[in-house]
Amino acid sequence: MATYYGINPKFYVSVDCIIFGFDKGCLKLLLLKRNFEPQKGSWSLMGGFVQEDESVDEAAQRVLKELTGLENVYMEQVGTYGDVHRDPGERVISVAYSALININEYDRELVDCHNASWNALDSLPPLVFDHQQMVEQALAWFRRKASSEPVGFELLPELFTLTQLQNLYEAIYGKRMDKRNFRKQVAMMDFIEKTDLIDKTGSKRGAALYRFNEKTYRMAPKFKL
Amino acid sequence: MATYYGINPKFYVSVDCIIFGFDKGCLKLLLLKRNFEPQKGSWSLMGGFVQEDESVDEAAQRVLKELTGLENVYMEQVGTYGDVHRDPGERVISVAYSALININEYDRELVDCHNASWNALDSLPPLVFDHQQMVEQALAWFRRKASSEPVGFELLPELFTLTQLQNLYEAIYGKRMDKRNFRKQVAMMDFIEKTDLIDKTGSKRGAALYRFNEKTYRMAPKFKL
DNA sequence: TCAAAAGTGTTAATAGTACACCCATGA
DNA sequence: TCATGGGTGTACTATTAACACTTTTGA
Repeated sequence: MATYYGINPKFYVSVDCIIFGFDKGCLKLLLLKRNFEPQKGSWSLMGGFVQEDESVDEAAQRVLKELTGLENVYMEQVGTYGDVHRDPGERVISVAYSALININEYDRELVDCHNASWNALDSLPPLVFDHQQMVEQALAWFRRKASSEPVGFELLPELFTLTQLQNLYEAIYGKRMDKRNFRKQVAMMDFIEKTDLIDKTGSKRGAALYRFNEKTYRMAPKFKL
Repeated sequence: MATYYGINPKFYVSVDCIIFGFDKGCLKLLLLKRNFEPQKGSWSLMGGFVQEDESVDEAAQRVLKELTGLENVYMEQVGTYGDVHRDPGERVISVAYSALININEYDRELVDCHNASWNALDSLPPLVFDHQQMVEQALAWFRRKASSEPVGFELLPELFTLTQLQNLYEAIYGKRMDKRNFRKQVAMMDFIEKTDLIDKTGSKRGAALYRFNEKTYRMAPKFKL
């Protein structure tokens, strides 16, 4: 059977991860200062080559774990980049994935030894190859996704205040929102539950902590923010 | 420089085209009854292998042209399928593309000699491999895209009646729409221009023919249907 | 006592939905 | 003359957007 395919060429296939985090009111991306060729010294996304024994999706999960130590992370494909000369070294076809992680939970040691660090999305350094485009596509994906599905919570700690949640959505959409309208929306979604815990770190008065309840969401999965 | 990549495996990379057409009030897909292995005799999407000298996007355009004779077709990537055993013959990573074509303009001879034919979207035969999934993803893509950008016109002749346009959108969304509300929406979009031509084929009275004006659209690209 | 963030409702504007009849024509 | 598809407007409902003050408390 293999004879049928044999006349066609084969390619390196890689995955690149656009890793979103949220901290101090800003969306951030985890980027590598490359200490390897090609383009050593430049900034890039974390990537890696697909191997024989893994699916492309699995490769993306593996690469993310290599960098952050995290498993079972929310990831989704955002596009495939296949220009002949996109990688100046050899031809590589790359599949880009968006990952949403809680910025407090990654393995700092691993990240350091990959020479990686968090960069605010609104002041990124120039990136190698077509990684800039990948970031733009990922951001467009994230904005669309975040408005209709509760993926934003992936970026927050389990317990969060409504101000934190609003800051997150303001960062995602890049615009200010009205506090009362925002809270009205939240109040309509039963799966965003108020706990009786209070966060005193953000204000003197203290703010109620909320939690996203996955089970309740699945019963009535209507989300809009 | 090539040494850096050398330790990694290479893969066949293919493209598969989900080709949408619209005819007699129905969305249709152009499918192949395979007269080649593997799975000879089953139905599948039109596909082909990416070659050394072309980008993945170019491969998709080429494959579409091989089947339909059409160039400069509206196509967009909908996803990449990379499971290890998705193709039972050999490992192939496939990038799926949606194409929107005017069902009256393709090259019938080419299509026939590929053993291809149009199938109504709501009564598709079983498809090989993961092509069923690709179709579902393409349809989801198309519904999302068609609601916010004027891609539907790709499926219609240059001149069309409002009834044809409405039938198209009813087919895309799979639900009936209100004629007066639909026309109210259309009237708000200046780039859907009424011509002074009349189509008498659909009714005794005759219906005004409209045209999508690309230039006008670019000046005020607000679309919603 | 005051600075700083938390919390809380109402109104106006807009967008969306429901709905029914007359028109023009060719057969 | 009648069957067929073409064409038109209004009232209601739901959603979204705009807007400002009081509360709590630690420093």
